Amino acid sequence: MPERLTKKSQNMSRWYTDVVRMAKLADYAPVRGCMVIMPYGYALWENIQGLLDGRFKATGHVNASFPLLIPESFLKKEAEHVEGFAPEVAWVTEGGGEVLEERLAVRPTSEAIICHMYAKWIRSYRDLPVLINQWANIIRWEKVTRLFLRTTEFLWQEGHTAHATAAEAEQEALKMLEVYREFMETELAMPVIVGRKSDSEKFAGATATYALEALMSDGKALQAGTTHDLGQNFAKAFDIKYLDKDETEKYVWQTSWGVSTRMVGGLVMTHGDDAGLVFPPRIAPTQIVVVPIWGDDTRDIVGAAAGALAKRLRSRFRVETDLRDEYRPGWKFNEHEMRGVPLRLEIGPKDIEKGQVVAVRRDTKEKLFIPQDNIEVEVEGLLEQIQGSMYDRAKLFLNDNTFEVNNMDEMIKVMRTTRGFMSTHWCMDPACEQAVKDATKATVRVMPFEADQSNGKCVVCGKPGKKAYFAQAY
RNA sequence: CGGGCGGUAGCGCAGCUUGGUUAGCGCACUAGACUGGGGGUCUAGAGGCCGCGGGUUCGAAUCCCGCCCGCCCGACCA
Repeated sequence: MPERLTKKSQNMSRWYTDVVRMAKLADYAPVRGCMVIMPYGYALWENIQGLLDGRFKATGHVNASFPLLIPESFLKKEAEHVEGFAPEVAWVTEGGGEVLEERLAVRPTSEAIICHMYAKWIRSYRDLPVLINQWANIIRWEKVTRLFLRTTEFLWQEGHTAHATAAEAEQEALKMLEVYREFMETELAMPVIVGRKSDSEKFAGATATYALEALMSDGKALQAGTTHDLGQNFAKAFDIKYLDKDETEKYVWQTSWGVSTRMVGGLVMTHGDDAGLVFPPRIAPTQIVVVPIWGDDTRDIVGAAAGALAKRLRSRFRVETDLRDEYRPGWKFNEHEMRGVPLRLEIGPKDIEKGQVVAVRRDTKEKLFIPQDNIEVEVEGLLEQIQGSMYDRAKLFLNDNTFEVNNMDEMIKVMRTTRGFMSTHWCMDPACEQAVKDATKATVRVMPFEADQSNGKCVVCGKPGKKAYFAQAY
């Protein structure tokens, strides 16, 4: 960990690792690819959890917890599923000093174990829909790892639902996609493009996968969340049937959907700058930091004023007071900027005299003098402004870095310069997708839902194609 | 998993080529004093399985082998 932060504008990759560690979001664990989420990073995750969980409950979902270990035979029941995940599964082969009769997978995702249980629980159309979510940890033996963005173990939530009809399941997958989109844009101030995944990027075992893709400031796309319409693939593999009103037995229609701690990485890269993290107020672990500006003769009076100010604000905001005497104000300013605290309030002898505080926005570094009288209202307004302008800025960046392209030469040019999203048309042939990847490293991120998506010529072969967004993926 | 680079005090590094004093530097840390509105100054101090294991040698941070971990570039993935 360096003493000073690498400039984001100079080396985004290095900046990312530095800032995650210097801000104490996470640290490396002794096992390859594993990380410790430190208290400041976990506080962020808890805020994300709270805001998402509320939305899940509001859409009728309930939480449960399924086991970490999955018998190998369960994983093998759905052919595509096992094929997709086999390379990255960790296995338990011994327990209590004895070799197990059947080895157990440490879950790479929980479809198998949950479907097994659903087969036991579902008997009648009256049992449907089943709308269960779980907050859990997952192990996937990834070859290349990055803090938060791709780790061997990660935290996530996975929703698993079962429905009576195909239409209901599809509706659920799209509904949760919208829940995610609204969450990311409202709370994380992170604009995304949404749409359907190409077959090559589809979840192993799904009939359709939908995704939300955010654009990082180095022009690469980050998949921030996915929802899957599983059709009846798992229902048939796990024999999840119900007796319908018409007295015939039918397989259920299912969905699954998830977002992970990877979003923290997306948040860091979307908003951070050369000075460090910038957190949107709505999810920032600390929204306001109060820094006293004092000297030997003013320590008592300024300390008391800072304490009183923090106390006033604490009932409505997440407030930290930095009373450490071993650091000077300038040092503290840099530290809290690096940690991404959205708003800093400075109070010193001059401010006490004038009945004001000095407020400094993290996103713009703008300095404002605000009267103490109705500080709560002023601060609330400021935090809302910060949230709003962070989103606007990110949205502008997304728009400015989304390019219409009509041929491979244009794609190559974009990828050699700014990168970003490339809006074009694609015939849905995997060979054409591969050709783009070979030439530019970009892949199909999503095919948007927009109505005009049908008419256009494939960027590679010129045959009729649908609208698609290409980008280099994280 | 292939190619490259790295691991020495909490962090960043030097020392390794050519084996041999007590393993060094900067920052951070501790104590005290001065200081305090954008990363302060001085004085004193503490801190080391030199990544792990083996080998060569009278002697290994240094040479050899194996392993672990990290970073970058490729193939695979949330």
